Amino acid sequence: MQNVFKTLEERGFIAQLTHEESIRKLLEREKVTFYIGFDPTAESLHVGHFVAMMVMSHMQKAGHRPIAIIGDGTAMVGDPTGKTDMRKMLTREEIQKNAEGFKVQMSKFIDFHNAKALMVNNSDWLLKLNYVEFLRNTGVHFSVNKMLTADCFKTRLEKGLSFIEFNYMLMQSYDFLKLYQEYDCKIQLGGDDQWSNIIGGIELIRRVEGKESYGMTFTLLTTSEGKKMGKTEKGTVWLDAKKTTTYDFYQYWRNVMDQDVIKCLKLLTFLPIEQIKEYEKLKGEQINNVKKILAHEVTKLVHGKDEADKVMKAAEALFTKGTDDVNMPSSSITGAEIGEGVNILDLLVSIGFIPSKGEGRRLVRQGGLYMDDARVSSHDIIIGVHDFKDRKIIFRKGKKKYHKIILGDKT
RNA sequence: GGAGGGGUUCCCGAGUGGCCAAAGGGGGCAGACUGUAAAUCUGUUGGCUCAGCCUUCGAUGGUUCGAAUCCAUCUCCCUCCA
Repeated sequence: MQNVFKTLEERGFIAQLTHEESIRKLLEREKVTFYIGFDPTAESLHVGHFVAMMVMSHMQKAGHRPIAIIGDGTAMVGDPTGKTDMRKMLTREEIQKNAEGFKVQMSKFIDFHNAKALMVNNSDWLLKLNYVEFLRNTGVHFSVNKMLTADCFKTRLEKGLSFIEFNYMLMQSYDFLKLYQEYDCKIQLGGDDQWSNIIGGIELIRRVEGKESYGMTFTLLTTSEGKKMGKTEKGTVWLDAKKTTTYDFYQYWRNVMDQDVIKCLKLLTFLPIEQIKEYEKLKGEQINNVKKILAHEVTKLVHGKDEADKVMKAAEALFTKGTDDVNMPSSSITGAEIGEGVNILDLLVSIGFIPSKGEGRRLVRQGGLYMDDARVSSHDIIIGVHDFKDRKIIFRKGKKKYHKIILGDKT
């Protein structure tokens, strides 16, 4: 059995540990049950969750048993950690829907067969709690003074923190206690921002059970500039192909910054560490090739090998020849719709390639719009049926954004 | 409940009767340079039938030739007091 702790350590997952030595030994000697919570406030899993799943997967491969908690109970309260404002409250239905989606996506990464891993909803116990009872049994163990000094509340103390959010920590701590009691779950993992919440749970277990439990946080995936990864200005990079196309997903990793490539390889792929270390030696342009490997590997894990191959080929072709359109976003139009001809901007707005004609004009003015690889020189161009060579036109915006319009059947 | 402060375009933030589609910054988009990188520089950044018109400054009504700016009501947020 390989030593997971070492694996996690050399791949740079570990951020903080409650008891380094004890955890190391525990993981070496026993098959341990551990848990990670997932907060179903988002509609789909994103890159942040991906790191968590990688950790679970590494652990599972080493023989430990993961419990994935779907925080549909805690989501009712809302985690204030790292938020500057109170987030909007989700309805129970929304949470339920998100939670369902999570389960489906998660089972792609973690093997849930034969109880090798478990998935539980914390609403199962949280929603049943009786307020006064909870306060007496759990609330007593928490010191407000201490909580207030916790980092996660600090920013909020300036901005304002509602009581409901203040309770989040208690709920999460209670989760750990519950899992400890029912599943002999000894370690809680989480993103580094979860440190305070994890400590809370450990403290609670010690007070209630008089037993030791452990916590480990893993590095939050940030760019070298310190921004959270997986967030683009257009929004989050989702793991769900319906929300982020495989092509865009691939491109995201294809375009990460030089400084982040190695980190990503370590955290987001299963490539052997030795191999990654070789890549680490590369310089300059060579790094560009490593990005291809990164993008392909990550896409493979999330969307499967077939998809990854397809997308890679498509991207490759696009950037060398600029004409392979297999995986390009596309839309179709009929000859009837074109009629005598349509204005190029009207056409592009109607398919959503550009948000408005004003934007389109600007693009043309600045020379950023291409039609079949020729720069569009005027925004007055009328597109007619005869412009569709091979029944299609490929539009390009800037360097990397493509869209194909197919001339559909005339009826 | 009382007193005060505030809600401005994607975000932050200036603007306190016309010169305001609204400074500045961030972000975005495009161009140049490149390695589909970063940094840098340049342009651009509400919509349209584009020298013009329309919609926007929390909401609704009002004053005015003219309102993001003044008045009234409402609403939400923040701070202090209770």
